[in-house]
Amino acid sequence: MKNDRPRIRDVARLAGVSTATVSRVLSNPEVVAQETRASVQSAIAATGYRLNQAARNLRHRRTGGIVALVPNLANPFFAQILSGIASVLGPAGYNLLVADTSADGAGRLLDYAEPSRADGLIVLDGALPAAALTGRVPLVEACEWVPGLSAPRVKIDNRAAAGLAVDHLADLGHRRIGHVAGPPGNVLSIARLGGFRDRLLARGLPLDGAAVYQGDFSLDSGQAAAAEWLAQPPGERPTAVFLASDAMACGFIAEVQRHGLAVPRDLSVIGFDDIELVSHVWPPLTTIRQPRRLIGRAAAERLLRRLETRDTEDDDTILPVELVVRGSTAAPGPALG
Amino acid sequence: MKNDRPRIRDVARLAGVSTATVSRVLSNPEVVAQETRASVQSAIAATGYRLNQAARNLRHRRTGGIVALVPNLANPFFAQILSGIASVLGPAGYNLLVADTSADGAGRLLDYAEPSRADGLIVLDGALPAAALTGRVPLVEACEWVPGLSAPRVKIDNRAAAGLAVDHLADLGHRRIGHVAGPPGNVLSIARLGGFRDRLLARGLPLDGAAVYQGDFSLDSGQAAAAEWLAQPPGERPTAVFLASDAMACGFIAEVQRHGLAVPRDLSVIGFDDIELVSHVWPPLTTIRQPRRLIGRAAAERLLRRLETRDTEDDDTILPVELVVRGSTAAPGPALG
DNA sequence: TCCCGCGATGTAATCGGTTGCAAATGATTC
DNA sequence: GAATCATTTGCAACCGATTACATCGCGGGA
Repeated sequence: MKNDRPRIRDVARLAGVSTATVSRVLSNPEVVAQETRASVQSAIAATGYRLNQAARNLRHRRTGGIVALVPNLANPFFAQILSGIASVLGPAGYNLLVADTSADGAGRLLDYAEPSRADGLIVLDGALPAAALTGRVPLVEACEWVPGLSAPRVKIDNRAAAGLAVDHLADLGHRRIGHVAGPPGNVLSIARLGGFRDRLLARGLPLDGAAVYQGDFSLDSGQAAAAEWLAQPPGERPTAVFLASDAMACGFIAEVQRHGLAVPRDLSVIGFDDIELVSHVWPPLTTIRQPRRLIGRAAAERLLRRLETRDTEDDDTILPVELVVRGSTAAPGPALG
Repeated sequence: MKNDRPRIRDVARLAGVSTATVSRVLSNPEVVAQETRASVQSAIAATGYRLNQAARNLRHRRTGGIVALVPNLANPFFAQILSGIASVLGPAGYNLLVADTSADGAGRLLDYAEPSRADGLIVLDGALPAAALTGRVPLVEACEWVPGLSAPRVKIDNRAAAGLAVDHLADLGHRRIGHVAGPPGNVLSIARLGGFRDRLLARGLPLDGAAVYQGDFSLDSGQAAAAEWLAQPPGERPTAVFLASDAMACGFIAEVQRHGLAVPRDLSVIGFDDIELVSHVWPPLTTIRQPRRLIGRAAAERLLRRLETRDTEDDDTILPVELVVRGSTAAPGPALG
């Protein structure tokens, strides 16, 4: 069962050549004479030979693997980014290894940033310690980023995206606009909150401290924010809310509906991400679309380029977002506007 | 940058021992004398030595990797199973490699089922060709399974689970119960549809052909099924629907709500899977919970056992499901019951 | 005719650990 | 005191490919 796997030696013997020639046929066919090449190839077919990757990797001092560090694998948002990454890596001859940073102890993370384990790293978690990632394998960051870490980044313009959301609500006539932020300290939360504030100011809208709710991107936290909102007097609370993630928006809307209010009649809601689901709930969610698969693809391509050319430029790739208007936003109701 | 990575030789030299001893300290510390071990360990620390996995793997004739074949990485359902798999594999010293069977061409799949690439396989896609998987690396199937493939399986009792759903609706007083099935030919669709029919029969409820709608597990197909349901005369259509996935249930409910009907007032809905989201929509969805992380863990553990003991038993691990009653089901309204 | 160059192939070192076997050392037993 | 044994360590072959360098034949130019 084990030793019956043919090795390069067996192929060489059958073809009547040396292992070197077989190896050349495998990786550099053009240097081998036509005739020899053909006989080697038929010997490969006859023996059913398959290259041993571990051996090749050892010799080449590479692993053929790229590790993606994901904050939470169970989050569908990342699933689609991974899907994009995989679609680039596979054809390029790399394996995608997935590591969940929330599941692993901190120690194991270092193991992944090992040249003997992976040729490169795609970091999707901005909460990792920069020190653990510095000076190890080539890496790129996608979506989130680690402050102080020098690496190419693939991301969106979160500030501008938040501005889009505010503009949409303001254009509809809303003046009291709220925001449910992501986890404190998170780079995305900060950028989106900043964009929210800036645009409010730019449009001369009131920036009421009471209208910023603390969340953490999760469904639950959206629900909790809605509870806060519901507790405010109807005449004072925002007539429209911009949430830093679709998941929170879903939780928020459900809680509001549970109390007998209707969206967008009593409240306009806009989310962030455009996860697949939100176009299929009622009301369908207005949101800012992030090109998730594209982000994954771009990050993977950037990493491959770095691996091949050994460039050291830390450029940012900014991908476009899009305002997707659906049914959860409308002009403020006359009673409350 | 490259050659400054210390090798085992460097550690050996510093510690004044042979490479064999260093290797033993690394993998079999107890056979090395206390004193020697300590000096080797401090030499390791001093040099910053890190084991080269590729070399160890070559010698051990293993790769240290387990491949999970996922039908669609973008589907959150699988994300959580992967998370469970990763949580077992990591501590056991294996890497999780993820391959998306929808993205890859058929050819590449075989590459993954290669002993030189992966030590084992976790198959989550029942639509793969059995022939491509037979006689290759050790594998286990999880959730879905490939008919005719001999392998241990980790799954739930889909028939019984469907029965639970029917029982719940029937107990509430519903007599006209519909079903939205998964993709035709899918093993899960068949089992759930079968369980649905059986339980209807067992309880003496009418099995109306018009009450089985074709779906494919997706949100869109749930919406389409709802359109069919809406097109039926209110007096004839089911008062309750059991859907083979939560995603379809979400699409179904949204479409029904869009037409001004309310759940569960005008229609009871029960889903399948209990994806995280459905407890945070309005109304929260009654559903059958699949222990997804547990399925992942169990599959990984089963595979590890197979790898270690080389057992060849093709046992089935059946994990329990649970009826989760939330707000989307209720007794039929008097007008329609 | 001799030498040089070029293409095709073989030889053998190498990638970096692992491990069967043997040797050395000290302890135990008769 | 010799024989036996357990413990600890080193030697060197090995895992399976890759590749720098050497070799060989052959054709063309001087």
